[in-house]
Amino acid sequence: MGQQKITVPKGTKDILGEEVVWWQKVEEVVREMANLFGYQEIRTPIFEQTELFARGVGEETDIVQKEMYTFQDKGGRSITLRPEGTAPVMRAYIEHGLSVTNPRVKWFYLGPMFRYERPQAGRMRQFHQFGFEALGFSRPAVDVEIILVAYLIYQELGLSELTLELNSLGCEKCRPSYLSKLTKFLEERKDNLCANCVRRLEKNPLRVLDCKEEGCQNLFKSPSFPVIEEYLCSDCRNHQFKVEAGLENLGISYQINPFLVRGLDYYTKTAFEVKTGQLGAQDAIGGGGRYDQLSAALGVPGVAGVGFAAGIERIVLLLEKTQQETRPKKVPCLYLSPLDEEGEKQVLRLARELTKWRVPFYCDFADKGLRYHLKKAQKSGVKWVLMVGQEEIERGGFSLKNLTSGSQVFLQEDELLRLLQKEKSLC
RNA sequence: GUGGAUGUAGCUCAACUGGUCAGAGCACUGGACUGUGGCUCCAGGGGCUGGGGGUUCAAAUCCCCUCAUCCACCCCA
Repeated sequence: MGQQKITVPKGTKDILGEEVVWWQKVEEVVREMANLFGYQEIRTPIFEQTELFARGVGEETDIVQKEMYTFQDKGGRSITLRPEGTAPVMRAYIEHGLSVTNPRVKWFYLGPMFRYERPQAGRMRQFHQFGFEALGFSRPAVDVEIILVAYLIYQELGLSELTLELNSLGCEKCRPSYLSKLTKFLEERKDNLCANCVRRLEKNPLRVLDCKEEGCQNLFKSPSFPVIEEYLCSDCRNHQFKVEAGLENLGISYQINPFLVRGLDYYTKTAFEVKTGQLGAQDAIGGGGRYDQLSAALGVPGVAGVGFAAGIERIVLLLEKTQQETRPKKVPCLYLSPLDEEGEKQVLRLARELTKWRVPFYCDFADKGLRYHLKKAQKSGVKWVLMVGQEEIERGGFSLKNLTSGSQVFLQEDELLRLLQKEKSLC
């Protein structure tokens, strides 16, 4: 009986090689934008008490009903691997007393999330999100800022042909009356709804709006179908108007989608999603909105909040699909080729000097001849190769070859370091 | 969780209706070329054909189960 091959768990993957360079690029852009807008990083635990998500995300959501990685730890506590980032951020805000000491904060995060789902391209059980959250702000200008940050990140990554869909989900004052109108309308036409929607109607009628079945879609087109926009209270209507005006002011185009509802219960007022046409069924590459009711669900009413999160896997898929030619490369400036044991000593000593000058290099300690080293260096795309063997040691210096021009010089260490110092910006 | 498609070398793919030791390209290793790269030529390593069971004289090929991947539903990032 042969040993079974050990592979990654279902729905997870290793990120390596050329792909990891894209990940680094995304993370770099995210951190840069956070820095420019003054959002501080927050790192919350990978797992939380199950109760946080049950109450924060909403008992009726798919996430809580069937997608959570929940287990008992050895102390009998119910623990859940975080399925999303907003509830933990709000938990941290409350836990650290910020509502009293520093009620308005802007945070961003970056890291793995976990949902137990059937894997598919762009849908992993361990997936990664970055997110931006502004807590304690109720002005619509902050909704606009959050969308602007998302917009600029996608732009910086060179992603175009994205659509921004926008809706308002109302608030605790106006949503109930809309819900009863919607429920009434749907109840009266129950026969035309698909089986799924009949079930949704009982549990969470708002989700019916998300249905793509033809029969349900036809209902939505009916002139008497209640559209949420018409039921918003003046506060929500006003808020939505200002968000739209703010986006127009920035030249960010959007589409109002009255059927956009989000899968998490905590959203109020603004909800948005960023979609692409190039990823098949998993077309949402980012989304967010306002969640003024989340803090109340966690026991501290009255903390406003707005944020967005984006999936790094999906962004990388898009980048690989559309940006092949601009894929960032990681090539060192200098390739160090020791040709014998003495050469290795010299190379290691030189490596320490090179770090002082901040010259990026790669040491290849393969026990091979010069031909091998040059071939490898050539393949790596590096410009400069430094050769150190008996010949160089006897003459007390280094042979430096330029692989693009083919020319080669013999240099003393101080000359070498000075040259590389100048050259490193060109590598 | 439901439905469909696909699993052959590290990668991309061959192997007529079941029929001699499962092949090629790329990649890798060694050599031609002992300290000077890209090219060329030669040689080599690699596979329980995803796993298990069955049918058959004979299975990569047919049947069943299982696992994995992909696609769709669902849901979202």
